[in-house]
Amino acid sequence: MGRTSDAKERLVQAAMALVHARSYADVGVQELCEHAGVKKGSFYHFFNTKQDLVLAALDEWWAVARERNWNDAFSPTRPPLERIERFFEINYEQNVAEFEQAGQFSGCPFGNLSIEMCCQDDAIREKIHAIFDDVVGRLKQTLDDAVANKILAPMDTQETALALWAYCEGVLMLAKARQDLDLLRRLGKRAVRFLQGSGRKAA
Amino acid sequence: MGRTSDAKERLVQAAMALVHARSYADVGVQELCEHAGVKKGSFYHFFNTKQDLVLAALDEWWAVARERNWNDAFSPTRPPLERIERFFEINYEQNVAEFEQAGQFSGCPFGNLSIEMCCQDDAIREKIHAIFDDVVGRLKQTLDDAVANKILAPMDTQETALALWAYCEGVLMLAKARQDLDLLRRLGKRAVRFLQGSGRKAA
DNA sequence: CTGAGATTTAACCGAACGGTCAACTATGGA
DNA sequence: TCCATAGTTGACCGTTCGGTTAAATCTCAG
Repeated sequence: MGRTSDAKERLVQAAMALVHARSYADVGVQELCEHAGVKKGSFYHFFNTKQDLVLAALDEWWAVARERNWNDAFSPTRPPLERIERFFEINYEQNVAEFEQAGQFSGCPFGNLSIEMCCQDDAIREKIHAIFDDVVGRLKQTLDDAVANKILAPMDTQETALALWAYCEGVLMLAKARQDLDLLRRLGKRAVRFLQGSGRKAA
Repeated sequence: MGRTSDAKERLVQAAMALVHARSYADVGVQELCEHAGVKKGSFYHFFNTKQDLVLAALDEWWAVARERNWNDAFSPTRPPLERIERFFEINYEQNVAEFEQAGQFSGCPFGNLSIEMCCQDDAIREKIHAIFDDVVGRLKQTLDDAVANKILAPMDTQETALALWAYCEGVLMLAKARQDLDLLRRLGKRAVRFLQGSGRKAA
């Protein structure tokens, strides 16, 4: 058989870099191939469509985020609220690193692709939906821990987890629109204060 | 002189409908012209570029939103926190109306365009930045009113207004990703609870 | 009625798009 | 050694992209 090539991985890496920095529609197959050092025919040997490559990039983004962000911040050895604080901190640090390396602050790859593609591509929408469900489930579990340990007042942890994730994505969007990393840091610090107002029912 | 035409307005309307429902990159000049019933040469009589048209659409979106959402919800006759509640309600109602009419829930045109274009087009980014500043300023003023009337505890109203707007955009993003209007309604109701946790400094 | 400016029309441009194809090379298992 | 197969290559497909151009048409002020 032919030898195993790393062209497929390089294409996924190219998609992760270029689509994150720009957008799905603005990055062409040609440019992805050039960035990966691969000819177009090889692209279509490994992927059926451009959509296929981006679905693979979504898997890889999520695998990396789980490893680097979630497993670190959400270690059960940490007190629950500290997990959330740490998550926002890691988020900030990573975006600083990306800014220094890429010269731009691109925000969340899931949020970006979701907004661009979720009304136009069912496969992409479903994959992002599943990732978001996973994310919210992890947040909910942390909130359950906090409530069980009486660190937070009783609350609907599922709804609060959804609200917390919405806040996180919104902060990333707003900070990206301003290209303002310090705003990302400051608003991230408010996340826990947000939770402390979430007990009890509204008046 | 030639007679005044409404082709320009129809092009702006077409851009407002199509770009909101899909994306900047996915909607072509050709399709905009067909939707507006205008030939391509006329397009370039009224606008220098596709970017120009979308800048005009941004102005019109913001004019309409100011009129329909902000001036209603933020009437000074309303108690401050009720203004915020009403704003989220109007937001929900409008998206329901749009869903029933267009068959899809497209979210916030400013947030959508910001995520897609703010790293690729300075003019669009600056216009959205200015709109967001206006929005946040209006929210801040409402929070100042609430603090002055001792309805909310003292706080950094500028930062809280930024956080509130981030939350609003994040809720729209998450609800759009799920195509779930009821989530928009439910998370909107939590906005005020969010504010009540914003007094005092973090531990 | 005429002329000037506003508007419309249709043909056209080169470049880029996503995707296809057939031929070629390299490789490891039998 | 030989062959099936994974991988590579470059030419090519029709379509659409954003944008241009020059001539025609319309409208109104003078």
